[in-house]
Amino acid sequence: MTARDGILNAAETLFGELGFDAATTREITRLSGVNKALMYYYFDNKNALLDSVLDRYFDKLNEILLQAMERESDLRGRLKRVIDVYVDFLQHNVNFSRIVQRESGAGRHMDKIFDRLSPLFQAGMVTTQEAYPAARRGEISSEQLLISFYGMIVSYFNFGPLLGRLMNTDLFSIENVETRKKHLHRMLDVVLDELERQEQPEQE
Amino acid sequence: MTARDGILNAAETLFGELGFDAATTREITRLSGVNKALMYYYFDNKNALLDSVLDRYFDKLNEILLQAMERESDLRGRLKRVIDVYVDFLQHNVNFSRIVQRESGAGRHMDKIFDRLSPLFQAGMVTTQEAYPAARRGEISSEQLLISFYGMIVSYFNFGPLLGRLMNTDLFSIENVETRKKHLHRMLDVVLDELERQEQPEQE
Amino acid sequence: MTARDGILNAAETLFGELGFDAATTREITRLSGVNKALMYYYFDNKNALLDSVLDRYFDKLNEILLQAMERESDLRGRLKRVIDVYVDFLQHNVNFSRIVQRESGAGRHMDKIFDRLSPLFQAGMVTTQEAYPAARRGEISSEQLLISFYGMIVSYFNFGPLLGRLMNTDLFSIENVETRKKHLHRMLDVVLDELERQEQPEQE
Amino acid sequence: MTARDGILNAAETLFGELGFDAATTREITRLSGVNKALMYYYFDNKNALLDSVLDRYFDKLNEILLQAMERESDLRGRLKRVIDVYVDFLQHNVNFSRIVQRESGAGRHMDKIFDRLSPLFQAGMVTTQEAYPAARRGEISSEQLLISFYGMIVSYFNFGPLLGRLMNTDLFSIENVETRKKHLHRMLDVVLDELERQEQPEQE
DNA sequence: GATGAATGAGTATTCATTCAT
DNA sequence: TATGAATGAATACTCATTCAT
Repeated sequence: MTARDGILNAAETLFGELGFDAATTREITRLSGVNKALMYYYFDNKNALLDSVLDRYFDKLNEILLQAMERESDLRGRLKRVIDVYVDFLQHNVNFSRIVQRESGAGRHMDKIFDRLSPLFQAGMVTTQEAYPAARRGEISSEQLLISFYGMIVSYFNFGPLLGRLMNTDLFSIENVETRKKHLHRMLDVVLDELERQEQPEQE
Repeated sequence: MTARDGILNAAETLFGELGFDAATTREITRLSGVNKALMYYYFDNKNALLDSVLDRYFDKLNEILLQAMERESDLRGRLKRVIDVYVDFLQHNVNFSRIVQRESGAGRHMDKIFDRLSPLFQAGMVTTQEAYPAARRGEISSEQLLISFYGMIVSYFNFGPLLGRLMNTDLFSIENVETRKKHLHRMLDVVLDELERQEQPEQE
Repeated sequence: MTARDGILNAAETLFGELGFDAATTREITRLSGVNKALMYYYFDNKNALLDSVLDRYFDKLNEILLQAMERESDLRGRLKRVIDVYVDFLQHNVNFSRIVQRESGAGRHMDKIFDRLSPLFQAGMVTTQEAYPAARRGEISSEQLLISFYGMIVSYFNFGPLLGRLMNTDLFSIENVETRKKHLHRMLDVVLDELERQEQPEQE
Repeated sequence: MTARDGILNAAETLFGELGFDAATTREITRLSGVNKALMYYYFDNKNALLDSVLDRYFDKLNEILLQAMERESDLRGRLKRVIDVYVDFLQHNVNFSRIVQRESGAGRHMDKIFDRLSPLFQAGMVTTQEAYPAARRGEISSEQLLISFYGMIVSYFNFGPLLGRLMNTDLFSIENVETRKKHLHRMLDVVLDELERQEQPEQE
């Protein structure tokens, strides 16, 4: 592993565990076993470090998510695949969840996240809207649906440690994540069934 | 307003906008127009300040949420009322959302939030379970449902600024929040309908 | 006990245990259970507190030491009595030792101690010189003797905790202090015998 | 001189003159002409600074004292050499005296001094005991003697400024220190003569 | 690429002291 | 006498960043 990657890994870990502000450059270099000045040789400053960390994550996420959205004929299957891929990604990239959760709500780093999340959301919106154009009307608009499913997915991981303690279980375990996936699939089915029912109300 | 309250208000604002770490005691005292040492007269340290801020919020939240859960005969109405109350609370207490979002995922302050959120979650779980005991079986367990609806609610506000920019609208506006509420109600109805259907499938 | 005395006692304790600088007014008032502003009602400032503490101690010490020096005809008995009285005083006023030890060597408070210790030393010097005027000549001058015995006495208490740990015993125990007294008496006898021998060298 | 040594020198001076608590890091860096953060680059904190200052002193002291104790055949000469060496050391390292005096009696730093003084005392005790084993009996035990001579030596310097003012002379001057040495030698002779007399009382 | 030394501005926190009542 | 609230200046210590080599 190169020194540069070591720094990125350390930064990623500490940004996730402590947050950007509490993660000090000192600790990042200590964790990666790299001289402090060398960090500044590779990265302009702490901010640039966060940029790089985010880029690494979003490059991966973009790739797998866009791939999951395309090339699948059946819509339900496509959406479920998106859900699964996202869930898997969050499960295996805990620090990504944490960083996005912390830094996206408000503050200096919102823009960083906005810029990188934006294309994904756009794609998600297009996908949903194309599939169920009628959904724009009524209380189950595609926008609301997107927010809802996004919320259902990320909250599970964002509040995972907390909820896990409350429920006396490890929400990050393989079985629990599988259960969650099934729940999300079921929720999707229930909602889509309802939407389809709405579209042909005269069938009675 | 007392000096003590002024400090709490300033801390609340800055913790919400910048995060606990980026909010400096200097800025807190400057914003509240109070001598730095006086802050330490009222609060042991920055951590204790966060404690007090959280207490103020959770006291309010506890009151209104527990009240919303009680004494309503119809279950659906009760759950919808809980949703509404929570949504209203988050809308009017943006900084609360932000603080919980930032500090609950990991790190030093998780415990603080856990301790205060815990009783609310327990109450929520009891309510859901009592109402639909059958929901324990299958993919729509009451635990999963709780997580899902919690996620649908808080994500709207947590990612509100970000999503709003993406959608070119202000998600915190009255109309948009009303729309969100309706969406959540609808989602609840859809799910509960499904659950009831499950319980009497042979009725045909 | 009056509030004023309570403050003095607390100050004395903390000055002794922690030193003047490390003893904070906060801790002094907390230990004495007195409001901080009240302390400033009784004492101008922290410095004045030290003055009062020293005065209390030196008043006592002056009284008993001057008394021990006077009114005893036999010189050896007088000197031994002075030793005993001083040793007893130090044994029962540990904090006095500590304060004098700390603040007399150098620094802001030297003068305070100088002014109060001065008359005692003068009296001691006069006593010794009158008794053995010949002692001014030779290597056992009265000044050197005074310093030596002063050192033998105070060092026992100043370094008592440290030496006690080294020797695995409690140097402040009654028996050990008695042993020390006997040692000091013996040392005095040995030296005075030698001095008397010097004065009558023609006896051969 | 390196920056590190400059910091140590400044700390040593200020710890000696003002005491550990009154010596501020600010003043230490100002006196050494060094950036405040650089001090923390070399030393973990103010306490570690004191550790290093003490180590420097005790390393020197250990070396010369242990050397003085060894390889001298005649015991009296050996002991006198120890006295001389210690006196010389204290004369030329005034701040050492002061620091030990202040911080050894009680408080947070006692342990630091204990740990470093301990081996020296042990060695001193062994030396005295081996030489005059009979001295264990009677009022002139080797322990008491050690304390007494230690007290006679250090008190001269600890209370030097104070006593000097009282006696209208500079006790740190070369002549006065020489006089003190002679006095201490004489005291040693007087005591050892007495001890030898005790061991062969029946010779008459 | 890599490093030890250096820095200015900042951090949370505490100090002795004073004020109004 | 007594107190709760208030203060300016100082404290030890850390930060992200830069420099010369």
